[in-house]
Amino acid sequence: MLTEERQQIILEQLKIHNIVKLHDLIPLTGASESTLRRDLQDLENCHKLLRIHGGAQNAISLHEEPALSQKATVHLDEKKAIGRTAAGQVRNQEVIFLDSGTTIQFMIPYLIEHKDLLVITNSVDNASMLADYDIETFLPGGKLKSSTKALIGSTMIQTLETYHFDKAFLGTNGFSMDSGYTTPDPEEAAIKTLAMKRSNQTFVLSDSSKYCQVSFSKFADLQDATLITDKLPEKESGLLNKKTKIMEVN
Amino acid sequence: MLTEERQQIILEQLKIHNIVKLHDLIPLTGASESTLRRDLQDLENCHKLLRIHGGAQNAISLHEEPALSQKATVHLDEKKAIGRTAAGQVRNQEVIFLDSGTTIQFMIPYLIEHKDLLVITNSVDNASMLADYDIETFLPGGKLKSSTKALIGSTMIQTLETYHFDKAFLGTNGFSMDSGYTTPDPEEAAIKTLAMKRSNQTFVLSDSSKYCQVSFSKFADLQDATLITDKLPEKESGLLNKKTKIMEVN
DNA sequence: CCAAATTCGTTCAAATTCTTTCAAAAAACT
DNA sequence: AGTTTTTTGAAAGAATTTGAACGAATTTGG
Repeated sequence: MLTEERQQIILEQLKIHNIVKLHDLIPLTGASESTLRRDLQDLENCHKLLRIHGGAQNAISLHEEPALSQKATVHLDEKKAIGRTAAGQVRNQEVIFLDSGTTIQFMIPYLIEHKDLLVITNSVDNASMLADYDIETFLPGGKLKSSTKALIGSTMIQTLETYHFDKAFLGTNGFSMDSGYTTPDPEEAAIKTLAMKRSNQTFVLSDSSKYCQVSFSKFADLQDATLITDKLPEKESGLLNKKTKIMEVN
Repeated sequence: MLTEERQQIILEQLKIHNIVKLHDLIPLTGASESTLRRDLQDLENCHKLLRIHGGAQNAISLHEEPALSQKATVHLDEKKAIGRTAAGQVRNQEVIFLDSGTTIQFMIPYLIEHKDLLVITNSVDNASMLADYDIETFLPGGKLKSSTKALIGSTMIQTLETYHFDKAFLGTNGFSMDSGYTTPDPEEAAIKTLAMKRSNQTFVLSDSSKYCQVSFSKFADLQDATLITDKLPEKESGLLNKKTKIMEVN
């Protein structure tokens, strides 16, 4: 049995059961425990699944909400490093757009280094934090999306049309060679796209776990922005570099 | 059975029953008491549930008080009562304006009683809380004032000019016979005044400690709004009643 | 208020699972 | 055929999970 075949079987089982035990995979594939462990590890590196003690579970668990406090702390250091690097791109007296999302939020503490900044954001959470750091902030009007606490809708679109930013910093739910940058909500995607259009330069912040993830709405091609992320596997990094400019932190 | 499987079962049971007994989980999962205790502890650490004696309950019970900042707890019971009374004035399908301020915030938990509400607010904190309670919310654009996390400025004014509310609920820093309702920041005062103007009916929420307090900017006369407050001394109450309509709670 | 009954937290040993390492087998290349 | 590279399975020690036991804490019922 080929490697690809085995991994296909594993992913199929996951689609059906959401969780699969390593032991159950042995008779299904005829491979040894060691081999299957290696398969699970490979698949986890591509973020196709999540390893758990005794087996694996779907990477995008149907039951869980996107805000996982468990995982948020796992990627804490990466996000901090990404946030610091992103904030380092900002210059004094610039006007910048900050998207919603936790990764973006990690930029904020490092922004106080810069003087006379004006921040425009569509995120209520970011706004609150910016106020805590006493950074001049403007919110365009909009309808509040309760799940992400981001502002969306036609009012937001119309307002953004009249603005111009030096730099825009966006979050993403996934990025991949084929599909570019994607996010679940088309309304949020529209705002990201527009923010890019109204900005001289765009950065997308994403920890490497979002690599190979694809959501419903594409908001940009890889080459349209500079990706700021933590260390990707050597091979992947090489592939991506042909399509986009990457800043790898750490 | 894997750890994640058990924990999913627990969370599913919680979704259905809102409360689950440890004993009932034993036959459902086939795990021992010890293991299930550990699961409950893990899940509590992730804020997925709340442990109680004998089992666990849902972490986000909508009817429970969310986390409040420390200084807000000064007149806690009074503010709760004021918030409940104020929310009682609202009818289904109305469009209401919520001002910034902690007292106003106490209204929000009671608003879920009403269907098809649309809330407009200039407070980032309120917006965040409204999102938690899944209440449809709209934020007019504006400059963020860092000390109060309220939105102010000309954009806000222009936007409000185009709106119309069924009811407006305002906070105040002081109210007195002579000076009416007052607040420190003229910019915020201007927004309060405008919100009143654009609303069929206005309520000012204030605990009785604000009586006889006078701030810099007056935003309304006493007779322009209905005051919702806790018990005032008999004599004061009589005096005020000649100038304004009062709803005393408790 | 007290006593019995439950429930809770902690500790410990056994069982299972995980990681690492290494050599054999298979595949790919010259 | 011979050599290098990759894949595979096995083994050993580390790490994690599990169930049971026992005293402490809490709830219940008089």
